[in-house]
Amino acid sequence: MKFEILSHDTRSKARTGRFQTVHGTVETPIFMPVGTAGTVKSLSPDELDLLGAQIILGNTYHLYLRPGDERIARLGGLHSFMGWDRPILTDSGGFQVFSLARINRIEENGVEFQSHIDGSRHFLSPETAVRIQKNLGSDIMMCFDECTPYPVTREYAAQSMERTVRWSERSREAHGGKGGALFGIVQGSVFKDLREQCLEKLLAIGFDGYAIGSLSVGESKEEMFSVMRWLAPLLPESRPRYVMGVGTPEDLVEGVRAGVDMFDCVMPTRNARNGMLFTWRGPVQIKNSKHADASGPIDPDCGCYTCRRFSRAYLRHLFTSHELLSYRLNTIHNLHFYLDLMAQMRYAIASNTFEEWRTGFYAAQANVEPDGE
RNA sequence: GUGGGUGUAGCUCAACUGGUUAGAGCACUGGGUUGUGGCCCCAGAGGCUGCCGGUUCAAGUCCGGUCACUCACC
Repeated sequence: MKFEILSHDTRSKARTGRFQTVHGTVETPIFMPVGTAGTVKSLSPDELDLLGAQIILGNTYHLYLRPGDERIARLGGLHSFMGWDRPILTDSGGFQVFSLARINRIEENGVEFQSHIDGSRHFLSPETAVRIQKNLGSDIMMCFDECTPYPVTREYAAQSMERTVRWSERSREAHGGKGGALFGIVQGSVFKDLREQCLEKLLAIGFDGYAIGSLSVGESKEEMFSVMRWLAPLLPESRPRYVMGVGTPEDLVEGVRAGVDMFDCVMPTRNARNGMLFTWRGPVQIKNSKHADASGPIDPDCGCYTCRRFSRAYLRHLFTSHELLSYRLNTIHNLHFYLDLMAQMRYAIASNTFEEWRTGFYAAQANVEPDGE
């Protein structure tokens, strides 16, 4: 996969770049909306396109269980199946096996688990995870890994990290350099030496990009930022750097500042469905009764369809009534915010004003949201 | 009109033979949510137990009256 750096911020590790896939170009730093089951929940591909989404995330675990990766392959691959012709990154299923399924056995060869949908038994290994991702037609595949829980003993973290490295070798082998790109995932929990050892071993194998896994799994913000700040700059300058499953707007800003290029997180979409909306002045809980008579938009500084067209009072009504449109409008807003946030950071880095932009961003986030209107 | 039943939080209902500060679910109010089960979790507010009187150390609970709703029968 071709990746080029376009600009560097001179006062931080932040950089802009772009990578190419057969489904198009992606400008970094980028946020990838999560489309677990072949859909970014509640939105159509056209709406995603209008929001400026350049790449989305699909999921091995979910699509393998339902409707089945082989069925998707027969139907022409995930892009065709879901009507999205831009790039797709697929998670390997490792995280979901550990977070969603009932695990029966973890062994050297892989993980035996029971489906969270119907309890059926399955076995996922590096080889099957890569095969599934190839069946899906993924542009960027992830190595099968274990997301270490937190807190975790050093011993378990080391053992788990070593196994993830061996699984990464097998993922690389199974991938065979054909099809989409393949990223390795650095594990090792909060232990610096383990993270460094893991990275060293992954570099020896060689991947198209490198991800940092097992962050925001329960550790403090300080610990997460700490890991991001010393680990991200160690990842190869010439390859995309991806922090998996992160995060809040602040996490993205700090990640970019540390030199991270890619993020994915369910937060903007899931929180949208749960009534928490992100704005340039800080988060808004649309269910709060103070919005019941508010005629103004969620965010006066937002240009999204939801903010141009609807009042907070209406959005609160839709939310408290559990109306389907609530999910759609809230998701449109939050994704617009996240994607706009990334676009603003790309612009600030390219114009070498990232630090000033960051200061302004935090100053605005601290503003108390308006009560009435 | 006669006989029976029921009245407890906004709603649906708990509270063993009278015994700590009358509880729960939903709704409501606030907080949480990080490689997704449209969930879930935490906290809070909310009660002249229909009304009046009586018995008792003590009444949502027992007794009398009264009002409301409801069922059956004239």
